[in-house]
Formats: sequence, structure tokens, C-alpha cells
Amino acid sequence: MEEQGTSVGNNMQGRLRVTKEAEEHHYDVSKYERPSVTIDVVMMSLRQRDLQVLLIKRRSWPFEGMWAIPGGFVNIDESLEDAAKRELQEETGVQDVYLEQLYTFGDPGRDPRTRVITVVYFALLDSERLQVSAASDAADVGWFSVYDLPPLAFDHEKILQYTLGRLRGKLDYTTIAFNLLPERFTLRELQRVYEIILHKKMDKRNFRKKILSTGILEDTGAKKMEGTHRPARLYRFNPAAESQL
Amino acid sequence: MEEQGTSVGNNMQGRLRVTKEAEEHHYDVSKYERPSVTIDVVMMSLRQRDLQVLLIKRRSWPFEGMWAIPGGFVNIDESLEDAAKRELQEETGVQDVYLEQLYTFGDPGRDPRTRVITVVYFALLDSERLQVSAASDAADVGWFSVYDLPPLAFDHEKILQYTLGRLRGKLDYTTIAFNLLPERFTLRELQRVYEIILHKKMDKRNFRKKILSTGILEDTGAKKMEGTHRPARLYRFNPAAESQL
DNA sequence: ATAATAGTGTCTGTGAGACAGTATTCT
DNA sequence: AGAATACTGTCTCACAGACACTATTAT
Repeated sequence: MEEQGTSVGNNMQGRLRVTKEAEEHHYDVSKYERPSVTIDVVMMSLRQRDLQVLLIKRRSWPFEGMWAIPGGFVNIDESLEDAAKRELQEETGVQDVYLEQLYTFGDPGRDPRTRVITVVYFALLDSERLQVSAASDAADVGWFSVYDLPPLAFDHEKILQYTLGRLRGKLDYTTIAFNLLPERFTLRELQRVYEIILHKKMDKRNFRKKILSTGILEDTGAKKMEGTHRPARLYRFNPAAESQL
Repeated sequence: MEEQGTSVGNNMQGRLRVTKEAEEHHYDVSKYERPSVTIDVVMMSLRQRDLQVLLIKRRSWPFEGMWAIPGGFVNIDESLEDAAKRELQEETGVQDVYLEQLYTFGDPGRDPRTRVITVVYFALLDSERLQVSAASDAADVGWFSVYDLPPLAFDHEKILQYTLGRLRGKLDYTTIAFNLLPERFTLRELQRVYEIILHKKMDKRNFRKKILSTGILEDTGAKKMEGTHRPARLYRFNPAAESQL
């Protein structure tokens, strides 16, 4: 997908698409000046024990050289979610990840080029799959801590703050956190997800008690041995036991 | 605002709006076929001890004769929220009400005329102010129980279900319910709001205990006398005591 | 007196949070 | 033996939910 902000094409007026039915009914859709619609996808993952977001460095006006949330135009025949999936696929090579519509930002003036309304999605990627996939490690793509962001283009700072708020809000009444972990994980790793996102330490015993009491975890029987200490049990998320923590 | 679906204008191609800056940078925004953007506003209120939504009867193709959520195009220089406020004002004459962006629906094919992406807002109106305002009681505008809806145009049935879900979800961790009541109200009236929205009976003593313990209510000193029974205290919502129930 | 709704208190179970010591592995 | 992290149980307090009777007004 074309990066949002790349200079595009020639000066031909975009043809409006009107269905046969609409023509038959003499329905005309082209009266109004119409805003552009894009989707942006906030992709977050846990990296280096930090909550990080994927950003793209802008190569042209406006906000040249600043970092931005990846996004692009919505194709005329494509659902919003499909557009978001396409963007996700193009940037990370990953499919089938958690994807949720976040909010639609559309203030006039948020983009100096023209009126752009952007439907923002946010995606959670588990670090393991991310490593496998072709990490486009070009100089103009990078992962940044949400707690230490570079200067951002457009209203993208606001969008990221909004995303973080949503993520935190959903953390304790949904199972959203599991999307940041690989299939098998230890309880300590899960706790770390919560601690990083909520940005606070939690009590180990209370955390384990609470999670285990819900029954959403399944003991895989396997253990994770690393380092010079007692190995930890590996659990698996059990979607069948649909509990809301 | 033009009702969504009213046949509009002539066949002139909509002029794109490009800023001076964009022209200077040779930025062209007109390459893509672009979807139309509308806003829809789900307006809900308590009427006759029921949760009702304002709908508009369509007078033309498509879905002629069916009921639809009021909405219209977003003007090129107007924020999404301003467009929603304008729609609200036009339909109910009411201003300064609770208004929240809900979700953006944009599946191709949801509107048979052309690709339409609609940003849906929802508004909560208190019944008292609503009576004062010019209730456009035309035959093609009506209030319907969300629990007994007529056949709806487009994907509006889905949108209303989504709205109801959001309202219910927010009920017990926000103060959203107060927006459906006039400034002064009795505890029983507040309880009725919860009961109607959650569609279940609640225990009077527990409800009062819970609400009063939060401190978000202020006793006005006044009482509401009606009927042949003990009068009820009138309370006021105290936003200062920002509690999340 | 009757009808109608407002208003009030106790008990019990559950879950959240505070809190410290033992277990297992590797070197 | 020491280092490092995994793992476990109890107490207290607050809140949710079940539950029934008295208070006040108008007719």
C-alpha cells in the first residue's frame, strides 16, 4: 500500500463509482465535495520488555522526516477492515492477528494537503511471529516505545495516546493481552504484559490467583527452562473457557 | 441536513479541494476513486418508560418506505462531530447533549447507490428538553422502542444493536445514564433508566446503596410530589465528584 | 382506612489486595 | 553454596446481592 503522504499519480479527477441500480434510479452521488478516506493501523508489540509501536518515516511533504502511523487509502471495493489487513500484511508480513477498529479521526486541517478522514485500527502482534516475518528493516521503518516517542506527523501523537487508553481499558475485562504473547507462555510473561501496558508493578501471587481462577489458562505440561533457576510452567490460552477475567 | 438517501443534485463532478500548500508541493489527491462519507446519529431518549430511538422514513430508493437512522453528508470544512451536532440540531432542535462517536461502518455494498462510509455517533437526550424542543412530528419522523423496531434500511439494524451494546457496556462504569434524565430526578427514576437499558429488574435497596455511596448525587432539598403517595427526594448529578460508579 | 410509592439495614459470600517464605534449577 | 527465578496461602476489607418492613402522602 502506498504510504500515506507519498505523492500520488497525475491530475486526473477520480471517477466516481456508481452502481447500475443507482443509474437506473437516476441517483447522483457526485454533488458534494468529498473528503478522502484512509485507514491507519497502529501496530503494537512487545519487544525488549517494552510496548512498542511500528512507525514509518515520512519522505515527503508534509511532515517530511517525521514519523507516522502506517496507513493508506481505502480501495473502493474493499471493506475498512480488509484495507487495514492489507496494510498490516504489507508492513509486517503477518496475517491473522488481533485487529480492532479504534476510532475515526477527521478534523479538517489534520492533514494540510486536503480533507482526510482516517479510520484507525489497532493491531496486536506477538513478538515471536513478528521475528519470523520479514521485518522490513529499512531505515524508514522502526519500532518505538510508546513511552518514548519521536516527534510524530499529523495528529498521530493523539492517536497513539488514544490507542494506549483503549488498550489499558480493555485489559482487565477482555482477553486482549494474550494477543501479545506467543501460543505458549509462562504466567510471569503474562504478568509482564500487564505490567508493561498498565505501567505499574503487580503482586505476583494475586495476579496468578486471579488469572488461574478464571480457568482461561490450560497447562501445556511443558516447562520453559532458561537461565540458572527453576523452570516455569508453560500455559496456553483456552478460548473455549470464555471468561472475561 | 439532507436526509441520507434523498436524491441529490445534478451530475457535475464534485470539485476536489486542495490547499494552496498542496498545490505548491505538487501534491495530487485525486488519483483514487473515493468513497462518500456520511455521519449518522443514533438519538436515544427515554419516552413512556421505554428506550426509544428517532428514525426517519425514507421517501426514495433505496429502501423506500423503510425507516432509517438520520444522517447526512459531512461538509468539506466541518469536523465529524460538528456534522453530527448539525444533524442533531436539525432533527430535534436540541443542542448541548451527550454525543459520542460510536463506530464507523463502511462495508462495500452496504448502500446500493455507491460506496458510503458512515461514521456513526450516538446522542442521549433527556425527555424533558425534548418535549420543549420542536418535535418535528411529521409523519416521516418517529420514535421507536429499541426493543420493537420496524424494518430498517441499510445496515441500520446492526448499527442499533451495536449502539445498545455500547450503551449497556458503559452504563456501570460511567455516568452516561444521567444524560437521559432532566437536571433533577428521583432515585427511582434513575433506577428506571438502568432497568430499561439493561432490560432487567434491579433491587431497590442495593441500587440506592450503590449510587449514594459514590457521592455523585447531590440532594436538592426539593421533593417530587405526584400521585397519592409519599413524595420522593429530588437529586442532582454532581459532576465535581468524579466517580466512576 | 386504603392505596400507592418512598425509604431503610443486615447478613453472607466473593473477590481484591497486602504480605513472606519455600522450591527448583544451574554453575 | 550461591544465584536466580518459580511457586504457594492467609488474612482483611470492601462490595454485591438476597431479602421485608416502615414512612408519608392523597383520597
